[in-house]
Amino acid sequence: MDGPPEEDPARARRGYHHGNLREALVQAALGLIAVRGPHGFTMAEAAREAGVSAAAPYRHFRSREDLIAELARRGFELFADLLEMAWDGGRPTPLSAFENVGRAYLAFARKEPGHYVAMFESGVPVSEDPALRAASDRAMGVMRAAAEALAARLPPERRPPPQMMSYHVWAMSHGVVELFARRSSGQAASISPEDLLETGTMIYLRGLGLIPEDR
Amino acid sequence: MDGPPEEDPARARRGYHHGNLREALVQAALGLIAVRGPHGFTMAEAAREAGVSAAAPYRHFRSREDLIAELARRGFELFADLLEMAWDGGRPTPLSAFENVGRAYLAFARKEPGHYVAMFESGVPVSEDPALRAASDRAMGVMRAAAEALAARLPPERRPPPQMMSYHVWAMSHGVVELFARRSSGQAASISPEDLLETGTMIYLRGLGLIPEDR
DNA sequence: TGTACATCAGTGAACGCGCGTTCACTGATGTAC
DNA sequence: TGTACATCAGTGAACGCGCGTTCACTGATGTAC
Repeated sequence: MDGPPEEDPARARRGYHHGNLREALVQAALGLIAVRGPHGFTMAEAAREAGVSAAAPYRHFRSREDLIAELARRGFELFADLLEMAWDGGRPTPLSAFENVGRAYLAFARKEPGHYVAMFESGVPVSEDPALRAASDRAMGVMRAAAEALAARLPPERRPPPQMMSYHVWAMSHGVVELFARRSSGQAASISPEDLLETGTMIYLRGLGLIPEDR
Repeated sequence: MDGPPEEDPARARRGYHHGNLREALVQAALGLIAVRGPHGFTMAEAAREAGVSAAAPYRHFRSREDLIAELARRGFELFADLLEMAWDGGRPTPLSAFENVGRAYLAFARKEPGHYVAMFESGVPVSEDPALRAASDRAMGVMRAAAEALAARLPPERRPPPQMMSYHVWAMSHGVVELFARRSSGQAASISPEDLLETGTMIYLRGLGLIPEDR
């Protein structure tokens, strides 16, 4: 993922000064939050993982909340980038691009559980931090734009509100992530989360009249 | 601070013995967990709310985990009851009964946030406690049976796996709850969670061929 | 009905723990001249 | 190039806190005779 400057980038330590502590703390926090949930992360443990005293993090973050907000902000930025790439302006076709967005959503949740949890489960007040809010809006904007492009292919009288469409797909994606893509959360479904989301999205789009009956 | 001991039933206190401490602890825990999230609940605070010493809860629950598992178990029982009532054997029609199940799902999440959180967000290991697992299976069984009855109305060659159907609807419902039915979780959507879930479900069912194109 | 006694469901004090955060400090680094 | 000094990014000790849980205890309740 990130290129290693020396060996383990998060723990690289060159004498008294860490050199890259802010980044190391972010990485440690992502790992902890992914494994232990939003409340299972502590400043003390992140500092320990970075090989630094418990007081050191406060040179880089005002508080625990502040660090979590940073994770969420980065998460939304990365998320928006990935969704944008997947959508790719609706190429080759809006329909296939839309499916790519769905896949990207799930892939992000799986590959970046720390970010995902910080964004959607940590209870961080997204609307209060302007940078956080902007990043979040951008990500949601991609989904909305995709829904708009798809809706535009329908005759006006059968065209659903794009915002609603994007919420539907978002809800289904989030539900699949939370219920089926976490470590053994009860049911080890007989169908993979990826297939579940793909089939669900297809059926939904067919219900809108965007996919012909056969196939 | 705390109200008078003789009114609120959960806090009813008649001298040395509480009389109904187990129940009072459950109620206090439900309230705390609903307001503060799965980790924002402590035995100490539940005991305080019940007007009892911090050690008293251990006469009724082996541990904090044990209390949370109890909340989840009760939650699944109640949930299953409500879903069963809503489904009502598929009356008057499987389609309308199915819609009732969706509504009941959301209504449960809204009216019983403490139970809902204990069931789906607390990380309680459902599969390890037999009673918990049984209750969970019963609730999921209702959704599956409903999906089966609906699927049976389709010609065999267009009939989807009922398990998959129920997962799709479950995922959408859970997503709507988590993203839109919590306290101001970012977007104050322009459409109510109830409408969002209802329209989403309808479009999905139409995609399966269970609802005619018009309407 | 009264009494002895077992059992139940509380108490209060204590334990060990880890946390978030602050503070005065100090070693390392960068810059001006 | 060398030196003085400001600034930066760490340290270590300490704070106050609340938690989960245990333990010996005790007041209240229920039961046998």
